[in-house]
Amino acid sequence: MARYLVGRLVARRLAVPGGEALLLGRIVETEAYLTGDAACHAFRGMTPRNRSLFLEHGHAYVYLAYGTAWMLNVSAGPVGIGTGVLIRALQPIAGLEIMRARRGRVPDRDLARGPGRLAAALAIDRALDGVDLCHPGPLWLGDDGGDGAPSEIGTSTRIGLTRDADRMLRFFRRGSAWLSGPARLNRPDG
DNA sequence: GTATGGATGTTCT
DNA sequence: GAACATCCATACT
Repeated sequence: MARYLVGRLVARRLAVPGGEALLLGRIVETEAYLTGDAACHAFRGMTPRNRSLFLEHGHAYVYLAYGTAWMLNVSAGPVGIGTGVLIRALQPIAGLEIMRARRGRVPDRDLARGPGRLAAALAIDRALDGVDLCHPGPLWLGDDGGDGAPSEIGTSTRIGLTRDADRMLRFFRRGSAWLSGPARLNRPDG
C-alpha cells in the first residue's frame, strides 16, 4: 500500500472564513510500518494512542510526534492488525493560498515537504484521527489516474528511526522536487 | 547541500 | 523519567 499510495491524491475539505476550501496534494513520499516491525507503533500491541492503526485499511491514524508535529498515517491491514503507511510529503495541487497562510513565510517547495509540515499545511490534527479516508469527507484519498507509474518509484530506508532502521520501506516519486529527507536517500535507489 | 542543537507534549515504562 | 516516525534556525562546506 505504501508503494501504491505514491502518486495518489490527498483531499482536505476545510471550513474557512466565508465558506469552504478544498486542499489537494499529490503524495510523493510514504513509509510502511509493518507487523513485527519494531518501529511500528503497534509493535507492542494496541494502546489508546495507536488504536486507529488497527482499523480496517483506509482509515486515518493521526498522532503527535515530538510534541510539535502531527503525523498522518493510513491504516493498511484488516481489522485488528496494527499496520500502516506514513504520508511524508505532498506536491501541492490546489488550495495553495490556504496552505501558504497556514505555513507562514516558507518557499512553496516546503509547504508539505515532511510529515509535520504536510499536516500543518492541511490542518490535520487529532480531530481527524480514525476518519474513513475512502469516501469524501473532511479528509480522504483520491486517484486521478496520473503520476503513479511503478517504475518511477524509488525505495530507501526510513527516516528518523532508531529501531528497524535498515529496512527498505520508504517509497518516493523519483526526481520529485517535493521530497523530504537527505539527498542521498532520494537517489534512484536510496 | 549537510550538520547540529534546542523546543516541544504525549505516551508508556 | 526516557523516548520519540520532527521542525526550525544557525553555522558551515
